[in-house]
Amino acid sequence: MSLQPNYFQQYQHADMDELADLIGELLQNPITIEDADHKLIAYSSHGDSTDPARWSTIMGRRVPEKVLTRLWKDGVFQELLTQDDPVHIPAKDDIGLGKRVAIAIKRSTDVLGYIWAQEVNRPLTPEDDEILRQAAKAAVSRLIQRQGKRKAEEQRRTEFLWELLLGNHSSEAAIRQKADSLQMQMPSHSLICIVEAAGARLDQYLYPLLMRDKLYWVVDGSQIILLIGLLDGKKDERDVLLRKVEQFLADSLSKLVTHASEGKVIAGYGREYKGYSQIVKSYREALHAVKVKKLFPRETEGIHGYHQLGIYRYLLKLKQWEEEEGYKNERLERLRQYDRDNQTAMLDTLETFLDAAGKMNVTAQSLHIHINTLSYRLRRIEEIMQVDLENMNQRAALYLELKISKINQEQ
Amino acid sequence: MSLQPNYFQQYQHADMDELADLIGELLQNPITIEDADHKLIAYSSHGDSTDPARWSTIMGRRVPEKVLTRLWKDGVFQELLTQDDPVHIPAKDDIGLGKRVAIAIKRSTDVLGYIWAQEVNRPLTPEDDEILRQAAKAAVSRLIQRQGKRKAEEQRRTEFLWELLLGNHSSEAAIRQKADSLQMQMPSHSLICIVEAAGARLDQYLYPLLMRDKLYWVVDGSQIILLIGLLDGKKDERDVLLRKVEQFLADSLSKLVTHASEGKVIAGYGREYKGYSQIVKSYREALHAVKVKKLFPRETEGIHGYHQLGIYRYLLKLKQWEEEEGYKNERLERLRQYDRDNQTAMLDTLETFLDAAGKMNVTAQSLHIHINTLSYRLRRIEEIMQVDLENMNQRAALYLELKISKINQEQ
DNA sequence: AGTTCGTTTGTGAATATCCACAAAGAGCAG
DNA sequence: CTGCTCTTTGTGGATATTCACAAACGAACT
Repeated sequence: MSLQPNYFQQYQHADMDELADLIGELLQNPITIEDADHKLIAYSSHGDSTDPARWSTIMGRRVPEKVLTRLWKDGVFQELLTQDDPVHIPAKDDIGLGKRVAIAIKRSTDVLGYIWAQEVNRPLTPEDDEILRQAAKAAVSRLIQRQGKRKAEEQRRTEFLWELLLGNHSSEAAIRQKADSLQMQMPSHSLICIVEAAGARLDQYLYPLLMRDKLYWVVDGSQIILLIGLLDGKKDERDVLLRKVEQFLADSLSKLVTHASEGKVIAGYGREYKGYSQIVKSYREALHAVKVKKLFPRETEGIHGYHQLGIYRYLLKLKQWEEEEGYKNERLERLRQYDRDNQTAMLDTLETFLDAAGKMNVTAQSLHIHINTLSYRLRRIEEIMQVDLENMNQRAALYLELKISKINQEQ
Repeated sequence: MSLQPNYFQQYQHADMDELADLIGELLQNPITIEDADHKLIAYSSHGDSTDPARWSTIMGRRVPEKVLTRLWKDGVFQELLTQDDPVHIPAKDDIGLGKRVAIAIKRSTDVLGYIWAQEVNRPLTPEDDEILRQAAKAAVSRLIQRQGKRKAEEQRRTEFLWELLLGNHSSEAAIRQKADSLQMQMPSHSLICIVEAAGARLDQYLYPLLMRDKLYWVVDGSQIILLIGLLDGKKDERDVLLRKVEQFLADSLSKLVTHASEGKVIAGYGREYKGYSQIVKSYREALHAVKVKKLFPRETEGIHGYHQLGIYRYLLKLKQWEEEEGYKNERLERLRQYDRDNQTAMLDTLETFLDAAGKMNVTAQSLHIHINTLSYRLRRIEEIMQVDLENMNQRAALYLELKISKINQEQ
């Protein structure tokens, strides 16, 4: 290692464009340098032959979304993020991407940018890999400076979003002013969406989606908190926004469940509000939704919106009230005692029956029992608990009580 | 009037027994004087022939329950309470009661006691009625003195009961001591029951029942608040107590609905508790039950116990919470708007359907519509509200929301 | 007047529910 | 072992539910 020449010693303080040119000369191939957001920083100038992907990148001063999405999908970025060595990427003709080699520019695990080397004039060898490794190191200090300003602005944007989320703000006008000064385009109608995945680098995995939908977000531990709104004041805005959120969640969850295999992926979002000062409400609702979804994963499967929670919206509050009042549910306890005494599964039967909205055959099939067995058990349950399952009041009350009682039992 | 002799002038300060004897001599018939609780105060001594009712009264120092119940049932007491003249009562052989005349001893409208004159030796004439009127007047001052002590004790008992109801007490031991000093036999397990009937003299109408079940009670406006417990520590106490309350309510409500025709009769009771310090809880629950029954008379028909309220137990709390959170139910509002726009009755259809626990034919019959009409309406409701009525979570949530929304609308 | 839309009612067939009754197995006490 | 209770599963017939499809009606609009 130490015997190899140090190609970039004299370029420590050089311009990024000069660095790109130097790498291009050494590798005899076109070079592109991007920042972490895939914005173009520099590119080698005397490569006359190139591919549509590079051409679009230079013209748009950013890597096209289509290319990014594809590279995320194919796991290229995942490789770049996790390893320090160059990654050799085969040609992907359908998106106009020729064969190339890429390396991430990192400070420890922080990705500052990427260097891309196309393979058009000659194939790239393992020696070229070493050149790229050194080039990535040489680029670090320049990128840090460059990132400095961006980071500061990022920091101020994050702080601003937290202010919105926590409600630490003075007035609507002040918020609007601050958003303008940060060059943030705030939607008039918006809601908060939370995606939580233990152990996953959420913002990295979701980056293409976040970019696609032009969202503002904050990462908080294992949660990413998103501000979702519509910029252009459309008609029938409400349904459009809800569809946008559901679309985003469908995309992001399908992406995350494959990546974050460990632990579960949970998402929830609050209701849509008009003013900026209401964002705190939407955030609280989103948090509530996530909390409830953790407590009732099966029951709330497929539900993400606070407005869709149904009775689960009430349960925590009711639970708290029952504890304050010291209310003990004797009927449920009697059924539990019966189950313990007789090794039966009446409670489970009851819950399945209630979950099935009182449909006999659905319940029986779900429990893998004969429908007459179910009928018998329900008659016994009515006797034991002294309830009338045909009565909607009693049935609904039982349903609520049952779900409330499950809160602290971790199933 | 002024020409008639004043028979009892010299007896103003005489003994009650002497008064009874004098009346007996004047009417030539056996006389009995009772206080407002039908306890024996005095009786004429030289009446040799009498009937089983009078005999039992003297032997037991109180009018037998059987006789009282019958006289209340036949409206005799109602007459006595409302008028100042003697009431002529025909013989009621089945309870051993011979023909007699009675008059209430009153100070203004306060009943202090009764004078009973049997008709065995000779029939009683209108002149005898005047004698009884004067006798009743003469008895007032003596009875007031006699009632003085009783009233004071009554007062202290009432205060004690209010302390229990409102929780203004120090310790269980202190309560027990105070109860002993008031010669009140306190049940170990008890609950609070409230009967409310606007405009009715509750304690008077219910008196025989209160006596029969040996209850303690307090009258508060149009409510009578009862402490119901079991004195002897029986096995399976809980069900026994509940049966006792339900029996009492069945008896008293059937009695009251005939009397208090104006306004509705409402009754509610709290759960059973062990310690005296828990009575306040039972009282609050009883109040809650009464409050809810006023808001949902149809839905809670036949329900009196707090433990039977089902979802209605939660509704006020949930309503309060929704108001705090500023939660607006858009779905219900959409349906209401639809009903207004199209002159339809979707909301009513939905409520009936939910109340019928999702039974199609019950709902259709209740609404007097064809079952396919119902089916069509439900499909439309699902479209308009964007809900899935087959989903128990959504159905229960809708049920709750619907009932909550009715709270302030006075139907 | 004709058209369209939302609504009501009807028919028919597949499926589900409800109810009574019966047979069989498991567990348990005498 | 026998009898007993609790539980499960089965059969069959009366009712209910679900769905597709069609006819009829009224209100609003052109």
